[in-house]
Amino acid sequence: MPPVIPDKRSRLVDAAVRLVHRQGFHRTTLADVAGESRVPLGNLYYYFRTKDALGKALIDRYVGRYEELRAQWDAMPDPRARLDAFIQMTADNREMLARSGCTIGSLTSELRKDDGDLATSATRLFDHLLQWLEAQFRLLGRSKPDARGLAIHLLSALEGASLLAHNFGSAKYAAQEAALLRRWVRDL
Amino acid sequence: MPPVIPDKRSRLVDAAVRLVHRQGFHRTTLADVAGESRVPLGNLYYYFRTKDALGKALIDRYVGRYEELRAQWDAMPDPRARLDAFIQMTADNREMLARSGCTIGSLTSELRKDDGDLATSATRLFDHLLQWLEAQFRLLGRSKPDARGLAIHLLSALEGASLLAHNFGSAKYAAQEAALLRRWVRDL
DNA sequence: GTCTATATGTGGATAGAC
DNA sequence: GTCTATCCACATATAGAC
Repeated sequence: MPPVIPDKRSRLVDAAVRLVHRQGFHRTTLADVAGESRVPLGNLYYYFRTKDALGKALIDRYVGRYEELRAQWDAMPDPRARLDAFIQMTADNREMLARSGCTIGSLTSELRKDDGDLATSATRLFDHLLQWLEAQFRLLGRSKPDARGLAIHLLSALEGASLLAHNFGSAKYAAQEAALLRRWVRDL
Repeated sequence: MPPVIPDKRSRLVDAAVRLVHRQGFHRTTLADVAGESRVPLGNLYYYFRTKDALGKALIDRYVGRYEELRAQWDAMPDPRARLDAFIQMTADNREMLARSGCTIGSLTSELRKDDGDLATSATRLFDHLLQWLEAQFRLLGRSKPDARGLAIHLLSALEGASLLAHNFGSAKYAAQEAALLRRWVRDL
Protein backbone atom coordinates (compact mmCIF):
# COMPACT_ATOMS: atom_id res chain seq x y z
CA MET A 1 0.00 0.00 0.00
CA PRO A 2 1.51 3.35 -0.99
CA PRO A 3 1.95 6.02 1.69
CA VAL A 4 -1.09 8.21 2.11
CA ILE A 5 -0.51 11.48 0.31
CA PRO A 6 -3.02 14.10 1.35
CA ASP A 7 -5.12 15.43 -1.49
CA LYS A 8 -4.02 18.65 -3.11
CA ARG A 9 -6.65 20.79 -1.47
CA SER A 10 -5.46 19.77 2.00
CA ARG A 11 -1.85 20.19 1.01
CA LEU A 12 -2.58 23.72 -0.16
CA VAL A 13 -4.32 24.60 3.09
CA ASP A 14 -1.52 22.98 5.11
CA ALA A 15 1.06 25.07 3.28
CA ALA A 16 -1.05 28.21 3.72
CA VAL A 17 -1.32 27.57 7.46
CA ARG A 18 2.45 27.39 7.81
CA LEU A 19 3.24 30.33 5.55
CA VAL A 20 0.52 32.66 6.80
CA HIS A 21 1.53 32.04 10.38
CA ARG A 22 5.14 32.85 9.59
CA GLN A 23 4.68 35.73 7.12
CA GLY A 24 1.16 37.00 7.61
CA PHE A 25 -1.71 36.73 5.15
CA HIS A 26 -0.99 39.71 2.92
CA ARG A 27 2.69 39.00 2.56
CA THR A 28 2.07 35.38 1.68
CA THR A 29 1.62 35.15 -2.08
CA LEU A 30 -0.28 32.44 -3.88
CA ALA A 31 2.98 31.60 -5.60
CA ASP A 32 4.47 30.96 -2.14
CA VAL A 33 1.64 28.61 -1.27
CA ALA A 34 1.87 26.85 -4.63
CA GLY A 35 5.63 26.43 -4.26
CA GLU A 36 5.47 25.15 -0.67
CA SER A 37 2.82 22.57 -1.52
CA ARG A 38 4.38 21.61 -4.87
CA VAL A 39 1.27 22.48 -6.80
CA PRO A 40 1.68 24.58 -9.96
CA LEU A 41 0.30 28.08 -9.54
CA GLY A 42 -2.32 27.74 -12.24
CA ASN A 43 -3.62 24.57 -10.68
CA LEU A 44 -4.14 26.27 -7.32
CA TYR A 45 -6.96 28.26 -8.87
CA TYR A 46 -8.86 25.09 -9.59
CA TYR A 47 -9.22 24.59 -5.82
CA PHE A 48 -9.47 28.21 -4.70
CA ARG A 49 -10.85 30.71 -7.14
CA THR A 50 -9.53 33.70 -5.19
CA LYS A 51 -7.05 34.37 -2.41
CA ASP A 52 -9.97 35.16 -0.12
CA ALA A 53 -11.38 31.69 -0.73
CA LEU A 54 -8.08 30.25 0.47
CA GLY A 55 -8.31 32.56 3.47
CA LYS A 56 -11.72 31.19 4.36
CA ALA A 57 -10.46 27.62 4.06
CA LEU A 58 -7.65 28.63 6.41
CA ILE A 59 -10.11 29.85 9.00
CA ASP A 60 -12.19 26.69 8.61
CA ARG A 61 -9.07 24.68 9.29
CA TYR A 62 -8.49 26.58 12.53
CA VAL A 63 -12.09 26.00 13.56
CA GLY A 64 -11.59 22.29 12.96
CA ARG A 65 -8.42 22.24 15.04
CA TYR A 66 -10.16 24.01 17.86
CA GLU A 67 -13.02 21.53 17.83
CA GLU A 68 -10.59 18.66 18.21
CA LEU A 69 -8.91 20.32 21.16
CA ARG A 70 -12.23 21.15 22.72
CA ALA A 71 -13.27 17.50 22.49
CA GLN A 72 -10.10 16.48 24.34
CA TRP A 73 -10.64 19.04 27.06
CA ASP A 74 -14.30 18.15 27.45
CA ALA A 75 -13.28 14.54 28.11
CA MET A 76 -11.74 15.73 31.40
CA PRO A 77 -14.16 15.49 34.31
CA ASP A 78 -13.11 18.62 36.19
CA PRO A 79 -13.61 22.14 34.77
CA ARG A 80 -10.56 23.34 36.68
CA ALA A 81 -8.43 20.70 34.98
CA ARG A 82 -9.85 21.79 31.62
CA LEU A 83 -8.85 25.39 32.21
CA ASP A 84 -5.46 24.21 33.34
CA ALA A 85 -5.00 22.22 30.12
CA PHE A 86 -6.08 25.23 28.10
CA ILE A 87 -3.49 27.46 29.76
CA GLN A 88 -0.82 24.78 29.54
CA MET A 89 -1.18 24.79 25.77
CA THR A 90 0.32 28.28 25.67
CA ALA A 91 3.27 27.15 27.76
CA ASP A 92 3.80 24.11 25.52
CA ASN A 93 3.74 26.21 22.35
CA ARG A 94 5.95 28.97 23.75
CA GLU A 95 8.76 28.58 21.21
CA MET A 96 6.37 28.76 18.29
CA LEU A 97 4.62 31.74 19.89
CA ALA A 98 7.95 33.52 20.25
CA ARG A 99 8.70 32.95 16.58
CA SER A 100 5.37 33.83 14.98
CA GLY A 101 2.82 34.78 17.63
CA CYS A 102 -0.58 33.20 18.19
CA THR A 103 -1.98 31.86 14.91
CA ILE A 104 -5.49 33.09 15.63
CA GLY A 105 -4.51 36.31 17.36
CA SER A 106 -2.21 37.55 14.66
CA LEU A 107 -4.51 36.44 11.85
CA THR A 108 -7.56 38.22 13.26
CA SER A 109 -5.51 41.31 14.07
CA GLU A 110 -4.36 41.42 10.46
CA LEU A 111 -7.62 40.54 8.71
CA ARG A 112 -9.80 42.84 10.80
CA LYS A 113 -8.12 45.79 9.10
CA ASP A 114 -9.45 44.69 5.69
CA ASP A 115 -12.89 45.55 4.38
CA GLY A 116 -14.14 42.36 2.67
CA ASP A 117 -15.89 39.33 4.25
CA LEU A 118 -12.62 37.87 5.46
CA ALA A 119 -12.44 40.69 8.02
CA THR A 120 -15.50 39.34 9.80
CA SER A 121 -15.07 35.61 9.25
CA ALA A 122 -12.02 35.37 11.50
CA THR A 123 -14.11 36.72 14.38
CA ARG A 124 -15.89 33.51 15.20
CA LEU A 125 -12.74 31.74 16.36
CA PHE A 126 -12.50 33.76 19.56
CA ASP A 127 -16.26 33.67 19.93
CA HIS A 128 -16.33 29.88 20.29
CA LEU A 129 -13.38 29.96 22.63
CA LEU A 130 -14.89 32.57 24.94
CA GLN A 131 -18.17 30.70 25.19
CA TRP A 132 -16.39 27.52 26.15
CA LEU A 133 -14.28 29.31 28.77
CA GLU A 134 -17.36 31.02 30.18
CA ALA A 135 -19.07 27.62 30.52
CA GLN A 136 -16.12 26.28 32.55
CA PHE A 137 -16.25 29.19 34.99
CA ARG A 138 -19.99 28.70 35.34
CA LEU A 139 -19.33 25.07 36.25
CA LEU A 140 -17.06 26.40 38.98
CA GLY A 141 -20.11 28.13 40.44
CA ARG A 142 -19.69 31.63 39.06
CA SER A 143 -22.61 33.83 38.05
CA LYS A 144 -23.09 34.43 34.34
CA PRO A 145 -21.64 37.97 34.16
CA ASP A 146 -18.84 36.98 36.53
CA ALA A 147 -17.96 33.94 34.42
CA ARG A 148 -17.94 36.08 31.30
CA GLY A 149 -15.53 38.53 32.88
CA LEU A 150 -13.18 35.76 33.99
CA ALA A 151 -13.26 34.20 30.52
CA ILE A 152 -12.34 37.51 28.93
CA HIS A 153 -9.59 38.03 31.48
CA LEU A 154 -8.05 34.62 30.88
CA LEU A 155 -8.15 34.82 27.10
CA SER A 156 -6.88 38.41 27.13
CA ALA A 157 -3.92 37.55 29.32
CA LEU A 158 -2.92 34.57 27.17
CA GLU A 159 -3.30 36.46 23.91
CA GLY A 160 -1.39 39.42 25.29
CA ALA A 161 1.38 37.16 26.55
CA SER A 162 1.65 35.60 23.09
CA LEU A 163 1.88 39.08 21.60
CA LEU A 164 4.70 40.00 23.98
CA ALA A 165 6.53 36.72 23.38
CA HIS A 166 6.31 37.42 19.65
CA ASN A 167 7.33 41.05 20.05
CA PHE A 168 10.46 40.18 22.01
CA GLY A 169 11.10 36.90 20.21
CA SER A 170 11.33 35.23 23.62
CA ALA A 171 9.36 32.26 24.93
CA LYS A 172 9.77 33.45 28.53
CA TYR A 173 6.84 35.84 28.34
CA ALA A 174 4.42 33.07 27.36
CA ALA A 175 5.82 30.60 29.90
CA GLN A 176 5.83 33.04 32.78
CA GLU A 177 2.33 34.36 32.20
CA ALA A 178 0.98 30.83 31.76
CA ALA A 179 2.49 29.87 35.13
CA LEU A 180 0.88 32.90 36.77
CA LEU A 181 -2.51 32.10 35.27
CA ARG A 182 -2.34 28.45 36.34
CA ARG A 183 -1.86 29.56 39.94
CA TRP A 184 -4.70 32.03 39.49
CA VAL A 185 -7.08 29.30 38.32
CA ARG A 186 -5.98 26.97 41.11
CA ASP A 187 -6.71 29.59 43.77
CA LEU A 188 -9.99 30.83 42.32
CA MET B 1 -0.01 85.82 12.18
CA PRO B 2 -0.99 82.94 9.90
CA PRO B 3 -2.19 79.69 11.43
CA VAL B 4 0.64 77.28 12.16
CA ILE B 5 0.77 74.66 9.43
CA PRO B 6 2.90 71.71 10.44
CA ASP B 7 5.81 71.11 8.14
CA LYS B 8 5.38 68.51 5.45
CA ARG B 9 7.43 65.87 7.18
CA SER B 10 5.17 65.99 10.24
CA ARG B 11 2.07 66.02 8.09
CA LEU B 12 3.26 62.91 6.32
CA VAL B 13 3.94 61.11 9.60
CA ASP B 14 0.57 62.27 10.99
CA ALA B 15 -1.20 60.85 7.97
CA ALA B 16 0.78 57.63 8.18
CA VAL B 17 -0.16 57.22 11.85
CA ARG B 18 -3.85 57.46 11.04
CA LEU B 19 -3.77 55.29 7.94
CA VAL B 20 -1.49 52.58 9.29
CA HIS B 21 -3.58 52.26 12.43
CA ARG B 22 -6.73 51.85 10.36
CA GLN B 23 -5.40 49.74 7.47
CA GLY B 24 -2.15 48.22 8.68
CA PHE B 25 1.32 49.02 7.41
CA HIS B 26 1.44 46.79 4.34
CA ARG B 27 -1.95 47.74 3.07
CA THR B 28 -1.25 51.43 3.43
CA THR B 29 0.32 52.63 0.20
CA LEU B 30 2.59 55.62 -0.12
CA ALA B 31 -0.01 57.03 -2.49
CA ASP B 32 -2.53 56.80 0.39
CA VAL B 33 -0.21 58.71 2.68
CA ALA B 34 0.56 61.29 0.03
CA GLY B 35 -3.14 61.76 -0.70
CA GLU B 36 -4.15 62.06 2.96
CA SER B 37 -1.47 64.65 3.69
CA ARG B 38 -1.95 66.51 0.40
CA VAL B 39 1.63 66.06 -0.64
CA PRO B 40 2.32 64.90 -4.19
CA LEU B 41 3.61 61.36 -4.33
CA GLY B 42 6.95 62.26 -5.88
CA ASN B 43 7.58 64.85 -3.18
CA LEU B 44 7.08 62.30 -0.43
CA TYR B 45 10.32 60.64 -1.49
CA TYR B 46 12.22 63.80 -0.70
CA TYR B 47 11.37 63.27 3.00
CA PHE B 48 11.40 59.47 3.12
CA ARG B 49 13.57 57.64 0.65
CA THR B 50 11.83 54.33 1.21
CA LYS B 51 8.64 53.06 2.80
CA ASP B 52 10.73 51.54 5.58
CA ALA B 53 12.12 54.98 6.40
CA LEU B 54 8.56 56.21 6.86
CA GLY B 55 7.93 53.18 9.05
CA LYS B 56 10.83 54.09 11.29
CA ALA B 57 9.59 57.66 11.59
CA LEU B 58 6.22 56.21 12.57
CA ILE B 59 7.80 54.21 15.39
CA ASP B 60 9.78 57.26 16.53
CA ARG B 61 6.53 59.16 16.71
CA TYR B 62 5.04 56.48 18.98
CA VAL B 63 8.11 56.60 21.20
CA GLY B 64 7.67 60.35 21.50
CA ARG B 65 4.01 60.00 22.41
CA TYR B 66 4.85 57.44 25.05
CA GLU B 67 7.48 59.69 26.59
CA GLU B 68 4.93 62.48 26.95
CA LEU B 69 2.48 60.15 28.67
CA ARG B 70 5.16 58.77 30.91
CA ALA B 71 6.08 62.31 32.00
CA GLN B 72 2.45 62.93 32.97
CA TRP B 73 2.23 59.71 34.93
CA ASP B 74 5.54 60.29 36.68
CA ALA B 75 4.21 63.61 37.94
CA MET B 76 1.78 61.65 40.12
CA PRO B 77 3.16 60.99 43.60
CA ASP B 78 1.69 57.50 44.14
CA PRO B 79 2.75 54.48 42.03
CA ARG B 80 -0.69 52.94 42.51
CA ALA B 81 -2.29 56.05 41.00
CA ARG B 82 0.14 55.85 38.09
CA LEU B 83 -0.82 52.28 37.35
CA ASP B 84 -4.46 53.25 37.63
CA ALA B 85 -3.97 56.05 35.10
CA PHE B 86 -2.18 53.65 32.79
CA ILE B 87 -5.06 51.19 32.88
CA GLN B 88 -7.65 53.93 32.57
CA MET B 89 -6.13 54.94 29.25
CA THR B 90 -7.36 51.66 27.74
CA ALA B 91 -10.88 52.33 29.03
CA ASP B 92 -10.80 55.88 27.64
CA ASN B 93 -9.67 54.72 24.22
CA ARG B 94 -12.08 51.79 24.05
CA GLU B 95 -13.97 52.97 20.96
CA MET B 96 -10.78 53.47 19.01
CA LEU B 97 -9.49 50.11 20.21
CA ALA B 98 -12.69 48.44 19.00
CA ARG B 99 -12.27 50.03 15.58
CA SER B 100 -8.58 49.45 14.93
CA GLY B 101 -6.95 47.71 17.90
CA CYS B 102 -3.97 48.93 19.88
CA THR B 103 -1.67 51.05 17.69
CA ILE B 104 1.49 49.52 19.09
CA GLY B 105 0.16 45.98 19.49
CA SER B 106 -1.13 45.63 15.96
CA LEU B 107 1.88 47.34 14.44
CA THR B 108 4.40 45.13 16.19
CA SER B 109 2.35 42.04 15.45
CA GLU B 110 2.39 42.94 11.77
CA LEU B 111 5.99 44.12 11.44
CA ARG B 112 7.50 41.26 13.41
CA LYS B 113 6.58 38.95 10.53
CA ASP B 114 8.86 40.86 8.15
CA ASP B 115 12.57 40.23 7.78
CA GLY B 116 14.16 43.70 7.48
CA ASP B 117 15.19 46.10 10.28
CA LEU B 118 11.65 47.33 10.74
CA ALA B 119 10.80 43.96 12.28
CA THR B 120 13.08 44.63 15.21
CA SER B 121 12.70 48.39 15.58
CA ALA B 122 9.09 48.13 16.75
CA THR B 123 10.22 45.97 19.67
CA ARG B 124 11.54 48.78 21.85
CA LEU B 125 8.10 50.29 22.39
CA PHE B 126 6.96 47.50 24.68
CA ASP B 127 10.40 47.31 26.22
CA HIS B 128 10.20 50.85 27.59
CA LEU B 129 6.68 50.28 28.78
CA LEU B 130 7.49 47.07 30.65
CA GLN B 131 10.44 48.64 32.40
CA TRP B 132 8.31 51.52 33.60
CA LEU B 133 5.57 49.19 34.84
CA GLU B 134 8.12 47.03 36.62
CA ALA B 135 9.48 50.11 38.38
CA GLN B 136 6.01 50.99 39.66
CA PHE B 137 5.50 47.53 41.15
CA ARG B 138 8.92 47.73 42.78
CA LEU B 139 7.85 51.01 44.37
CA LEU B 140 4.91 49.08 45.78
CA GLY B 141 7.42 46.90 47.60
CA ARG B 142 7.59 43.92 45.25
CA SER B 143 10.78 41.96 44.65
CA LYS B 144 12.41 42.37 41.26
CA PRO B 145 11.25 39.07 39.68
CA ASP B 146 7.82 39.50 41.25
CA ALA B 147 7.49 43.04 39.87
CA ARG B 148 8.56 41.84 36.45
CA GLY B 149 5.87 39.14 36.45
CA LEU B 150 3.18 41.60 37.50
CA ALA B 151 4.26 44.06 34.80
CA ILE B 152 4.03 41.35 32.16
CA HIS B 153 0.65 40.28 33.48
CA LEU B 154 -0.78 43.78 33.38
CA LEU B 155 0.51 44.62 29.92
CA SER B 156 -0.55 41.21 28.57
CA ALA B 157 -4.07 41.57 29.87
CA LEU B 158 -4.50 45.06 28.41
CA GLU B 159 -3.02 44.13 25.04
CA GLY B 160 -5.15 40.99 24.90
CA ALA B 161 -8.26 42.94 25.80
CA SER B 162 -7.51 45.39 23.00
CA LEU B 163 -7.11 42.47 20.63
CA LEU B 164 -10.48 41.06 21.66
CA ALA B 165 -12.18 44.45 21.42
CA HIS B 166 -10.78 44.78 17.91
CA ASN B 167 -11.70 41.22 16.99
CA PHE B 168 -15.33 41.69 18.02
CA GLY B 169 -15.53 45.35 17.08
CA SER B 170 -16.86 46.03 20.56
CA ALA B 171 -15.54 48.44 23.16
CA LYS B 172 -17.00 46.34 25.99
CA TYR B 173 -14.05 43.97 26.10
CA ALA B 174 -11.58 46.78 26.70
CA ALA B 175 -13.80 48.53 29.24
CA GLN B 176 -14.60 45.40 31.22
CA GLU B 177 -11.04 44.15 31.42
CA ALA B 178 -9.78 47.61 32.38
CA ALA B 179 -12.30 47.67 35.24
CA LEU B 180 -11.17 44.23 36.43
CA LEU B 181 -7.51 45.27 36.33
CA ARG B 182 -8.16 48.50 38.24
CA ARG B 183 -9.70 46.46 41.06
CA TRP B 184 -6.75 44.09 40.87
CA VAL B 185 -4.24 46.93 41.29
CA ARG B 186 -6.26 48.45 44.09
CA ASP B 187 -6.28 45.19 46.06
CA LEU B 188 -2.66 44.25 45.42
C1' DG C 1 -8.17 17.89 -13.50
C1' DT C 2 -3.53 19.69 -14.69
C1' DC C 3 -0.21 22.98 -16.20
C1' DT C 4 2.29 26.85 -19.06
C1' DA C 5 2.09 31.18 -20.57
C1' DT C 6 0.37 35.51 -20.05
C1' DA C 7 -2.84 39.38 -19.16
C1' DT C 8 -3.97 43.01 -15.84
C1' DG C 9 -3.55 45.89 -12.10
C1' DT C 10 -0.99 48.06 -8.55
C1' DG C 11 2.70 49.68 -5.61
C1' DG C 12 7.42 51.20 -4.62
C1' DA C 13 10.68 53.89 -6.58
C1' DT C 14 13.19 57.02 -10.12
C1' DA C 15 13.98 60.69 -13.83
C1' DG C 16 14.23 64.95 -14.72
C1' DA C 17 11.88 69.52 -15.59
C1' DC C 18 10.92 73.47 -12.82
C1' DG D 1 12.53 71.75 -2.58
C1' DT D 2 8.56 70.55 -5.56
C1' DC D 3 5.93 67.89 -8.81
C1' DT D 4 4.59 65.06 -13.27
C1' DA D 5 5.32 61.29 -15.76
C1' DT D 6 6.94 56.94 -15.89
C1' DC D 7 9.69 52.69 -15.01
C1' DC D 8 9.84 48.17 -13.14
C1' DA D 9 8.80 44.35 -10.20
C1' DC D 10 5.54 41.51 -8.58
C1' DA D 11 0.90 39.55 -7.24
C1' DT D 12 -3.70 38.13 -8.48
C1' DA D 13 -6.02 36.11 -11.81
C1' DT D 14 -7.19 34.15 -16.61
C1' DA D 15 -6.65 31.71 -21.23
C1' DG D 16 -6.34 27.83 -23.27
C1' DA D 17 -3.63 23.55 -24.58
C1' DC D 18 -3.30 18.95 -22.83
